[in-house]
Amino acid sequence: MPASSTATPIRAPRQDNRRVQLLDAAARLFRERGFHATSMRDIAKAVGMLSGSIYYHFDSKEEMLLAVYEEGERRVADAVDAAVALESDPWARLEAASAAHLRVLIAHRDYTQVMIRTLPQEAGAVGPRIRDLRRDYESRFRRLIDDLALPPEIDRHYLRLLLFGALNWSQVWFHSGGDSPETVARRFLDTLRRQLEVPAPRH
Amino acid sequence: MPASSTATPIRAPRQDNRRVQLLDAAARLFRERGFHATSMRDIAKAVGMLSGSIYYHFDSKEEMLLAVYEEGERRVADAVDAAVALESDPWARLEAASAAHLRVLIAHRDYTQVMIRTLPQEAGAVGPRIRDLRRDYESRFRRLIDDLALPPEIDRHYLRLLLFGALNWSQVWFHSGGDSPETVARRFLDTLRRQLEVPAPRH
Amino acid sequence: MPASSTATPIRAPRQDNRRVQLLDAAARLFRERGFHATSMRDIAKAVGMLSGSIYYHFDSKEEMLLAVYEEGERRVADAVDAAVALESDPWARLEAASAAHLRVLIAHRDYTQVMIRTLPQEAGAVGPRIRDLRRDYESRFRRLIDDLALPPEIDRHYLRLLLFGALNWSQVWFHSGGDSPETVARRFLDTLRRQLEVPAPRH
Amino acid sequence: MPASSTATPIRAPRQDNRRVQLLDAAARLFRERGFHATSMRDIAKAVGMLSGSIYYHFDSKEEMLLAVYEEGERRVADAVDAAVALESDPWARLEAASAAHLRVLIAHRDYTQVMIRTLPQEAGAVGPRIRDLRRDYESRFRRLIDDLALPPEIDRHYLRLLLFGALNWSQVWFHSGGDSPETVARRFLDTLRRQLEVPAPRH
DNA sequence: CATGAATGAGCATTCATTCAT
DNA sequence: CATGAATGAATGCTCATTCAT
Repeated sequence: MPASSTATPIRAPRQDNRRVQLLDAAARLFRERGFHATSMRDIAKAVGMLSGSIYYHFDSKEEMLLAVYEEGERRVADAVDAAVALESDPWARLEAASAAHLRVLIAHRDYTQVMIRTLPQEAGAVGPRIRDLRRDYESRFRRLIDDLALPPEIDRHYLRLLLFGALNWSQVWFHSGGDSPETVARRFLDTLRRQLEVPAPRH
Repeated sequence: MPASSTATPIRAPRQDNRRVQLLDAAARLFRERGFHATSMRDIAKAVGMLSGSIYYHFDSKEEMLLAVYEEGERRVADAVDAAVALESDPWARLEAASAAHLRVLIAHRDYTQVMIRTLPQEAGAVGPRIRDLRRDYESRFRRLIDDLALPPEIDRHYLRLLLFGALNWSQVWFHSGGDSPETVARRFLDTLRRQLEVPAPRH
Repeated sequence: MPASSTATPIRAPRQDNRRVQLLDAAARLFRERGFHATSMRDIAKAVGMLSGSIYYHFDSKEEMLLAVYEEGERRVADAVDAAVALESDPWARLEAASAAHLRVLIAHRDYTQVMIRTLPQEAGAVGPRIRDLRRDYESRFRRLIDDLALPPEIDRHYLRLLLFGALNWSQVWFHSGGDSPETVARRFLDTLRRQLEVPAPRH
Repeated sequence: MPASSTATPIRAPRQDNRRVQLLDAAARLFRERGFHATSMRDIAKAVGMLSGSIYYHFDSKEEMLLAVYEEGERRVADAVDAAVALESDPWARLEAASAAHLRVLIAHRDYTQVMIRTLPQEAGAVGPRIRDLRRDYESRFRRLIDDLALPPEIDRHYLRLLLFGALNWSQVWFHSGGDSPETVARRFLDTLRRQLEVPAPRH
């Protein structure tokens, strides 16, 4: 039931929807071509504006990069937080987080690729802010892994790097025709949880 | 007289010295700033040349990118092949390969980062060639994992993605003060080989 | 009820308050940075407006320049006229005019610098109007010098150029910690009035 | 006898003559329109170049301003030094300097106007350098005035400001149809040297 | 009176590339 | 092999100005 029949507001807030359009276009182009290979004119043209007009909405190209980064972080962090909240078993929580991470990485590719691919050192003036956002997001996985009951000889630090690295690298190989994010997450977690080494046959 | 007198020398002792210098400079700058943020003038200045002079050695900036990529691939592939040849046990071979991969990724950072970070779609005309090199290199890990004896329910495809992704993601977190590439490889392999899930206490 | 009840008030007490604020801001910025280096946004921001809103008060940036120029001219001309009216001796009148000229040049710097520094050829469409204002103001000094009793061999034209040029050039060197405008005017007039050349000793 | 018949050098030095052309064009345009109102495209077009090509010869627009300033200073300083060297009487030396100053101000208008009109605070990064050049040049007039034999009550500081200000202000009123620089200098110096005040008739 | 949003032209500057010398 | 000089297109950004609301 999407619309009520009475009293639709005469003027929709209309607020800032060009800013959203601009950010969507920027996110898409940054992903497709990279930040440096995307020009302000490209972004403007994508929304039917002139390049100078962008500056009414954003102070600089780097500010756009940061805005895309922040929006990507927000989306993936919200999804992970929501997914984790539904589970209580530590391994189930980690798997839910991994699936949510992957799901948003793929569904909101435009915004999240910039998160994955932009190194703070490349981001100029907004580099430090990006570094903070990155750290803040990663702390979720750190906590989830700390909550696991693990054999004492396992190094949680490397477990995290293994899983988190593999999840992020998915941007290189993931394609929509293949397995779902949930399946990928389950396979990754299964591979980690189980004994892989088959005892060598004695001879 | 360094060479025997018969047969034309296969390679002159230090032919095209400047080309090597240029490539080193390009590799370093591409890593430090990214491809698009590096100008031909930057590269030329780094070797004390004028930018126009580069074109005696390379046809274009993209050709330089490809040359860096190829050199990086050659170095890492040679190291992995040599390391694998020394081992016979499949898990030991995979660990040796992982350690060699990491070691070259770090020791020859300038050349290999370009391999890790350049997406084929960003590379313009040399994109397809880069895609081929990437696939060729990855096939080594595919084979090493095929040779493992694994429990039947384990999906080798995802094991490879897990390990290879994590290894490549190391560029984000690896720093020279921390563990050695060999230690990292051992920790990753241990984490994978062993049983992580502790059986839940019955109640 | 600030005005008497009969007769329409000639000017409302503080009509178009914002116009005055805008003009003050423009004058200050034109002086500090020059006309071309000042943007409408700078002026608007200085009074807490958006740049588009200026156009309610002024037709264009050049109109603002002219308005500043006219206001500067008015202030300096009024001051000179008032000062001259108090004296009757021609040299005293010239000195009073010079002191008043300098005093307003300094006290109303923002408005008068634009007078001193804007060449008509730089002022675009309002150039001719500026030329007229300049000539009108200068005529005062022409008249004051015509009224002096001078030795016949003195060229009044060059006396005026000497004094008027030196007074205007004061914008380059005058600073508030130094002598007062009155002192400067007295020194200039003294230097002119007196015999400077000391007869060379005969030998 | 402008050319010798034998052995004209086949290749003239040809060095840097585009740089000179560019500087001439910049000087002219800076004078005609002011620094800020002149664009790099204007300068380039004036010598039949594209605007980007200027940057082979100059690092920035401000560097061009400085180069014009320096060249103007050099020309006027050389002329003044040469003129002063020919005279020995202090008043004659001052008059020769004033005439030379005016002569170069007019003959090399394009270069010297920038000297006269550019305030250090407007020159951005090259402001301090301009301030130094200005001070260096002015010291000549300071010395010439120190060498005069003057009545003790005369303030040499204001004499210098009077003369130097009036000379520089000449840019506002000087036109080629009028008196020569030498005549102007003579009139200015005469006006200064002589007794202007006619003793008031006793009554 | 003023804003919010945009225009369109223009800005200084940088770029990869070319080519005669 | 390399330079000196330039090209021509593009870049991020700023500008005065407009106008519906």
